[in-house]
Amino acid sequence: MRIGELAKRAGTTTRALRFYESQGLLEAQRTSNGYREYSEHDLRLVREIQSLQAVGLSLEDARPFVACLRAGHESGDSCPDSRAVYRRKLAEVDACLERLQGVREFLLARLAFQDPCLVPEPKEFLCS
Amino acid sequence: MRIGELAKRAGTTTRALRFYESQGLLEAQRTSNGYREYSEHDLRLVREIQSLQAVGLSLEDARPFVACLRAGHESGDSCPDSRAVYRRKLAEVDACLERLQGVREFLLARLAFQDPCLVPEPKEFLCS
DNA sequence: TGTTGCCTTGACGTGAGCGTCAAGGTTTAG
DNA sequence: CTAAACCTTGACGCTCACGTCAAGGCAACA
Repeated sequence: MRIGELAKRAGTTTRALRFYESQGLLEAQRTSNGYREYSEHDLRLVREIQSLQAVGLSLEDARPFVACLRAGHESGDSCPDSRAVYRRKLAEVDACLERLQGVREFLLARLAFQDPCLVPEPKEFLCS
Repeated sequence: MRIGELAKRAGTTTRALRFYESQGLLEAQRTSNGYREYSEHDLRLVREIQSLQAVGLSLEDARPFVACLRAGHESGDSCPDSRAVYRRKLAEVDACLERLQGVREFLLARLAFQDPCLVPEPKEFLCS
């Protein structure tokens, strides 16, 4: 399949896929006219990257997972380097949770004095 | 006091202070040679901004607090706009906590299969 | 033939909060 | 007189994961 179809099937954009390629996360065959040609395995790679991003991992963090899949493993997180990324991320998340708990208590304490107002709906969210 | 001393007393840099001024968060008197001259009240403002940043608020979020102090209130969070920022931030933090809990459980589940490795120390932390 | 819809590379823009020069003026100590 | 240590404005750099043009080639359909 070509880049447009891959993007559509993965729910992303051609720009993102070309960016992954520029970062060495994705490779493509080329047809005679220079178009990129992708396989189902490439779709698998893109989905892996997306799921890693969903838990807050960077594209740099995704490298070992991609390498693991390329090495023939059935899942990207069955290699030591991938698991090391998981552990580092877990430590980051734990630290973040602690910080946010502190922030939350601070905000509650500051709001505790009075509070007669309308509640605005939040739009964008922070974090990992 | 001049900008260097204010930076030192606030534990920040001259660049940051000039940036705050460019964002309209800080104003300075000028001496005859063009140097910025700050008062203790300005130091108070900078400290307010820093404490807000410490809980993950942006400089944009800091505006109402600064305005509140400038309006003569004894604390920056005693004005309605400031309290609205607190409430919005609290909602963001709550949402973030939920997300991170989910991420944490995902990571734990993924790591639960095997785990015979050395633990790397994390260096930088994410979040608000 | 023309139009539409793919595809290519390349390059600049985005946001947040500054860091880091560059090029120069001012003040003070030696 | 000069060097050090301040100060000024202006402008570009940085991170991250792309978005958004620009300028053009390729393929299919009317």
